[in-house]
Amino acid sequence: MSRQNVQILFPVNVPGAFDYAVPDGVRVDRGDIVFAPIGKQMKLGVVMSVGAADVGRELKEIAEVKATRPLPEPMLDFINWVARYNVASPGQVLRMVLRSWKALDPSPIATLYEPTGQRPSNLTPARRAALDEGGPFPARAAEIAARAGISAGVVKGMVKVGLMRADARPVDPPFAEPDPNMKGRALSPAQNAAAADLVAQVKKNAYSASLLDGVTGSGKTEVYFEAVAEALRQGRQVLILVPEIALTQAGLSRFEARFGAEPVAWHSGITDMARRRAWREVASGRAKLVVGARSALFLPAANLGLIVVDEEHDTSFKQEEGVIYNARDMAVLRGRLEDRPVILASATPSLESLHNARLGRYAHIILPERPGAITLPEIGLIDMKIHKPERGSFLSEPMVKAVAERIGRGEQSLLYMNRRGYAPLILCKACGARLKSPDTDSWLVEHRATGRAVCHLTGFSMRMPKKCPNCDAEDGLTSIGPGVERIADEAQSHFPHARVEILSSDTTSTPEEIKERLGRMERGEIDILVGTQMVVKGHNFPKLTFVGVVDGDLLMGGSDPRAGERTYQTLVQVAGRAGRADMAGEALIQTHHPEHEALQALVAGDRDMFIGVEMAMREMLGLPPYGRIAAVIIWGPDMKKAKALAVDFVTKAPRADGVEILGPSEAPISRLRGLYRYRLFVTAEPSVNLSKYMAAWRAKAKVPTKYKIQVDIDPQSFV
DNA sequence: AGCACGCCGACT
DNA sequence: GTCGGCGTGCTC
Repeated sequence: MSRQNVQILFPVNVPGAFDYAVPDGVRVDRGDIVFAPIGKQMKLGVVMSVGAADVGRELKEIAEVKATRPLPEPMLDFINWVARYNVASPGQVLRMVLRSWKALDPSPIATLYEPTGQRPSNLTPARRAALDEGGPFPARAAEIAARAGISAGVVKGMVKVGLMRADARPVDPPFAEPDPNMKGRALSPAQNAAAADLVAQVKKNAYSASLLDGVTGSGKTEVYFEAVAEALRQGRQVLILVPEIALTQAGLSRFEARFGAEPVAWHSGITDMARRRAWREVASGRAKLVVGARSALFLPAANLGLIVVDEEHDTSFKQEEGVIYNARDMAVLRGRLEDRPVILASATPSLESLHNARLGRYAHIILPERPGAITLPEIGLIDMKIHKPERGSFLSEPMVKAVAERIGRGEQSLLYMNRRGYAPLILCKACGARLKSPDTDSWLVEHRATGRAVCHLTGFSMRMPKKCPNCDAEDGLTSIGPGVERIADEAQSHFPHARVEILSSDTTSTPEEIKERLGRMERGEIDILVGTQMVVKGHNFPKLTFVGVVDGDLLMGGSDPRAGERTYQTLVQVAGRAGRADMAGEALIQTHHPEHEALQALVAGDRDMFIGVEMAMREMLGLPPYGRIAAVIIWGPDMKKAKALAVDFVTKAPRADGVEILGPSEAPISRLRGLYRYRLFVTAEPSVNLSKYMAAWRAKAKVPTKYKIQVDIDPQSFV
């Protein structure tokens, strides 16, 4: 009998699994977690398959099989699928799964002490301090000692005389069990019907996807809680993905209110200890209710019953680093592989999900709005043909008036302008020439902050010329049209004392800066925020009551096909945040085409009409959900070399029908952690397997160390 | 992801 | 002469 071989996947960026021999008398199964020698080190890996054919060469032996539960079968499939779909190596995906591998060892044991309740009158001062100030109990001897200002020896000594009880217990205790049978809020008949639908899906215990579609205040959460309760009743685990910002204490308390126990929270910021405990308890099947950010999707739950993605349209489900994936889409994939139901919930569903619902891939469960529920802020259009601002200005009189009102009341305004830079066009007054990119037809955008003229399509940039390159006229070059920089200047000139800030990828190049600026907005330290789509992050701006869309014409057919959808979601979200009784939100949209149906739909608050117009636009342009898009990001420490690598990469593109390549151009966050970034877009017809195409393409590229070529399937940002 | 190998600059 | 910088390549 030939010896058994196994394929082991390591959490390392290599193309696939490695072959190993199994020592005699050792039993190994698919999913087992093992230690095996790789190179000069010993690494943790996962057995992906067992008993493969003889590879015809001497193999190393695995060193140890961990006595923990193997990774569940669907999880192994999930790792491979996620890798293939997102053009990553399975090892990189496994790394996300095994992020807390220390949890594989049993919980460390600690001796904890607590008072027995005895309290003789002749206590020594140290012992009295231990009892009175040493709490909360039970605690480690050292902790009690520190709190009471005594030595740990005193605490241990108290055990012998019966004043304290010592108890050895695991450091990571199990989580409290949620109780599915607690009374929830009373549901309306419509909510009850929706809940019954979802509960039925859970009872089937098989894959299904449901889009739960209901405006803020329609009781979406209460409705899906019923499905969660049903899964819990079956003794299964429930995974609820929420946007990062919802993972606050307040965000978690609604779960506690309904299920009587705080859920297991999982996000990138938790401590190592909490992470280890959560991972172990989830992997064992003991932790039943998990609420987490996108990375929670990679927890290897032993007995999953239901996945919920709340606020499914939220852009924070998109992971933009390392393995680039969209947790919303991967949640549906995992549901399919686990053969369990998935619920996507939102007040403003993504067009992708609505499309899937229309095609019947998702059940569409619509919650009617309750009277008085907040849908949209009051939206008005400003006809720019009537309210024409002065030459070189872009804020109309009604817009300025609306901002002035907010400033007077100490409230905040957001001016939404989805264009970077100062001006999108540089024109010579003398000869009419437009500054263009050398090898494309696109205009150069003036960036006053850096003093350069930049092509957003190809990444070409030059110093702002002093005279016209065409006719040599001095002072002939004029800036035409607005960008965020110019709008901010104009707003500042109207309101010299207002605190005006810009939020765009040019002014804020690091995520820390973005967070910092949004934080100041949240704290009310900014009066007028001028921003591109970056502001649409579901932040809570309690004093924001006015949104001015500077160029409503850009919503239709601009450079970013998601602009319309984002604007819509922004307006709804702003309404949700500013929807307190004393602070009704208002939005004004400047446009030259007030008759345009997308704008009319917005004003009428007619979501279906708006969606219809957006869908038609996407279909015409072959964009998602009617076509496929990938972005490629090329990074490196040297700007010229990164660009050269990008250009060279384009030449290596495999020939294929129905695929189009655009770029490369400078990426929106063109410098990140000292690295230069270039980006190109690939669009494809729906019949093209874009993941496969991109994988084949990238395999042809030779990437120098310190340089990276990253594929982003279905990118979210285009600007 | 690590780790070793190897090929060039400033030190005991 | 060597110590050590990091660029390149490999791990069943």
